[in-house]
Amino acid sequence: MKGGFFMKMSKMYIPTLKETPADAEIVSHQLMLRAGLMRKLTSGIYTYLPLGYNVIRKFEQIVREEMNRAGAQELLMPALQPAALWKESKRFDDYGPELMKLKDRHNRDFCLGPTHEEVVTDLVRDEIRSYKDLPLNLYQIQTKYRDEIRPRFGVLRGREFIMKDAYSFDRDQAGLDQSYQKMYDAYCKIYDRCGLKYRTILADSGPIGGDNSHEFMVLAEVGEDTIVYCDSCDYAANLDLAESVLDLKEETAGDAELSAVSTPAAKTIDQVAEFLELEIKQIVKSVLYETQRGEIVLALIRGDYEVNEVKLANLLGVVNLELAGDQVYEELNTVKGFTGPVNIGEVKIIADHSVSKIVDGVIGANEADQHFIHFNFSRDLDLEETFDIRKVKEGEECVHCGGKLKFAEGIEVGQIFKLGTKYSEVFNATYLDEDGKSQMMEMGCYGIGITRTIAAAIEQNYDEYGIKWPLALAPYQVHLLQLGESEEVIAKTEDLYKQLNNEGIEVLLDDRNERAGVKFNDADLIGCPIRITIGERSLSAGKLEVKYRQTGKEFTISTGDETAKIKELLADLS
RNA sequence: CGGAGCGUGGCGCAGUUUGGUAGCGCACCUGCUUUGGGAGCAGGGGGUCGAAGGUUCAAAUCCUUUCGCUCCGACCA
Repeated sequence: MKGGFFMKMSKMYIPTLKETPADAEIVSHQLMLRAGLMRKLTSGIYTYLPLGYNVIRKFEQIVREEMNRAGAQELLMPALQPAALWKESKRFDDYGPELMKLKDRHNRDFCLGPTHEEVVTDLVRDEIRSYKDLPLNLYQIQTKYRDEIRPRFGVLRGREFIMKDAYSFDRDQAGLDQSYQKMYDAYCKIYDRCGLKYRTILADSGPIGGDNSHEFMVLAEVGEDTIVYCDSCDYAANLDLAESVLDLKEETAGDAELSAVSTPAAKTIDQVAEFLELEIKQIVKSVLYETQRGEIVLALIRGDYEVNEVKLANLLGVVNLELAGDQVYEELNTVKGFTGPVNIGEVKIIADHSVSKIVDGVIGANEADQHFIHFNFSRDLDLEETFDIRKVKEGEECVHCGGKLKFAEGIEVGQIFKLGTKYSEVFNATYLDEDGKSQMMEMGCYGIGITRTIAAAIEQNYDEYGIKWPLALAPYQVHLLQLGESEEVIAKTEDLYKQLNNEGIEVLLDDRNERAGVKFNDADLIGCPIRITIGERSLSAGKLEVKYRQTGKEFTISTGDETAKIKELLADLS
């Protein structure tokens, strides 16, 4: 790289590890430590070493280019922020214990910013007065803080991490829609350029607020969310929100009356089905929940499905939902494992669509060791409608195209929100329109986790020997190995090193006095896309050896025009 | 915050049950040999055994307190 990066390994600080550090659980964490990209300072907080910082800069540069191209402007806001601002938006308390709080010597409250809506809105409200100044999109790449309850997975869930965050300000919703779409497109370009396999999903907007949001999820073997995606269309959703086609059969109504049967010790769906020799599908699962407001809700779902608590909570308009405690069962005069919707006390009943057609089902009788059989949903219950509170299962049908739904773990690497006027109202961020009337700005906010995207890239690109960087993120494009100390080898290596440098190709030169095996293994571990080996063996035949890290393909090229050839190879890779 | 586990040289670990001069592998330094997939031999440096207090003639080891780290869960996104 032109511009003064150290590139000779004999002089560089690249502490690779032969052994896997004991406390690193997932591959990206292990490899980031082993390849000498970073070191842990304390739980959830890392130092980025020269090689790791190179990768960070590579990704940041891609982000900058696409953000600038989309019309956003870079600035840098403080990480240390006065609590007063956060009290103005009520988030000093509402954000919860994840907000890293501290005091200065005068005992004034401060916090370390996990995000910058407050700061940026405060800035803009003072400076932007006219519709002529809109739209505006400001972004920064900065260190953020979140006092995680449990940091884990290396850089995937840290307490200090690097984020790109952008904030858009528009005159109206139509403008916001445009700004949002621009960011959506820019994000796609960014992740495409990194060669990442990702999906966008509709998401809950969480504590940041607003009513419209997409998450960009990198699909991997490990992740924090289960992503449901369709194998034949673009549909993808968080498992919490995913929908699928419900396989409902019209059943012919039996006219048998609801009647109690003894089902001793049959508490689970499986036990009841086995005891009565019925299909699981005929049994109605009844689950009691208690909301944070103390409301008791009985959820009904077909025996072969699970209740999706997020869907249920959203339906009820609550944030928190818990399985009811023993006390609730006592109050309702029912028994755990034998709960049912008929003859239960005063509770709200929410039924899933899956039970709506049941005509000869089984429900709990609210008495120990008793169930009712011949349960007919429409006859025996007086419910106006049924809802979707069902957890999707892998292999079910896509609601959009009929394709098959698959599950993957996902790492959230970006999220975009339409905030609307939530913050402009709080901070009174207004402008004057053409008629001289004061109007609220419509805001959007857009985040990319820089450090976690790098971890996600590794999760998608590694083998048993180490990292296989996509060209766009590689700390160096070419890893040049000098094997042996003969004059010819040294001279050729120096020569090629200089030529590549002059061409602006980023080359890492392994000129260390190490054995070949050490160099090969470190090269595999560090994972630069192209490895060039210069050794007497092939140099005497006028050849250099090339190996692609990604595919493992090996071949030789002739000396003489090797620089031009290497440029071609790189062009082919990108 | 609940459950589990771990803190011994830079890294990975043994030693703790049963108290008795702190050890192994890797890494590091010196020399010789070696040199295309993590070399061999010889010599060498480096550790308040996480911290504090206690018991004991004697503590890495037993007791108390405390700090840190990791995993599972709750939580968060």
